[in-house]
Amino acid sequence: MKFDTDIRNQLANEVAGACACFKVRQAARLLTRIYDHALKGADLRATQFSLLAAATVGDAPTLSHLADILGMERTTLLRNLGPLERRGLIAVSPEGHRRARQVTVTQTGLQTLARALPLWRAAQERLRATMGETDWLGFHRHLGEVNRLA
Amino acid sequence: MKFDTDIRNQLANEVAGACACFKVRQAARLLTRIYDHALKGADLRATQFSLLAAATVGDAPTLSHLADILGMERTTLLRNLGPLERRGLIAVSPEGHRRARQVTVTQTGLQTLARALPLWRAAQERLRATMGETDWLGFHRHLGEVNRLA
DNA sequence: TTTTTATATGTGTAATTACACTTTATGAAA
DNA sequence: TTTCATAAAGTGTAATTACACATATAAAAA
Repeated sequence: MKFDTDIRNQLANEVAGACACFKVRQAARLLTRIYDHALKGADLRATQFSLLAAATVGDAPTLSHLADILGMERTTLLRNLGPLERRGLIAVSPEGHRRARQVTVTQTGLQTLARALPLWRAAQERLRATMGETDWLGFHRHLGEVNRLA
Repeated sequence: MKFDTDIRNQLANEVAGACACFKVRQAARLLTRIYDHALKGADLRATQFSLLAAATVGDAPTLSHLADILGMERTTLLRNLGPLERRGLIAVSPEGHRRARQVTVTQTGLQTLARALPLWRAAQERLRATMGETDWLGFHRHLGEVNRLA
């Protein structure tokens, strides 16, 4: 198999320009850096903020249920809860029906969430302003479409 | 600070439904699983495929240049090249001008890339078909917009 | 009742990501 | 020439992601 320089450049451009996976990962890296930075004042990473907010839903969701809501591998969720649990922001119940364990946000967790909320809203607003309302809405719509494929 | 159940549900829904960072990360996880699976036949992860393809561009890009192209932290790129280098798919030159090191794709790397290309193209086509042409194009357009913010 | 199946969680391992900090080489300025 | 600023890379540490595999519980079927 021969790859001259032209073909290789074409290939590199095709992948970088047209690969949905590459581009969405690149966007995720960028937005994560932005939101991580914005949430520093609450000492939370972007993912941790999402987890904390999602865990407040309903009546203490189980690990599997929470993973399902978040579109996250169950084992990934379990690892991601570790740092939050070590800091006392959440608590995981002992095993219940069919080994099920439930996640609850502690008082400290709720306080942290309260500190993080205005920082997150500000980050959202800044990004929305930078992108413009049309692109902001379109971006969200397309992300929703993709995530519904799961 | 008091959080009753209604407010907490509102919060969870607001973040899960409107957070650009959360949604783009969710989409990245989903597409990564899909592309990782599709590329298994070439024994490449999605990220490794992107790296390999990007490294074929031009005349042996430096580490920093490659990181810039990929919108990836330099240190992240360095770590990600590790597995590819250990498998002999790429080679990194010794330090040159101002410590610069250049990345080249080996013959083995090019062969692996050749095996991966049809798998990647098939994955692209499947996703495009599932999403529909309009959403596929719109999704790409919006990802392009976001990535240009970097 | 025993066996099987479905549900739910935990662990080993490895890749991906990135900040903070350090080290080294080159060029410019004093 | 010495000093200082710039460019490039490497390391420590920790979080995020997920597959493969193991374990434990409860319900259903044989």
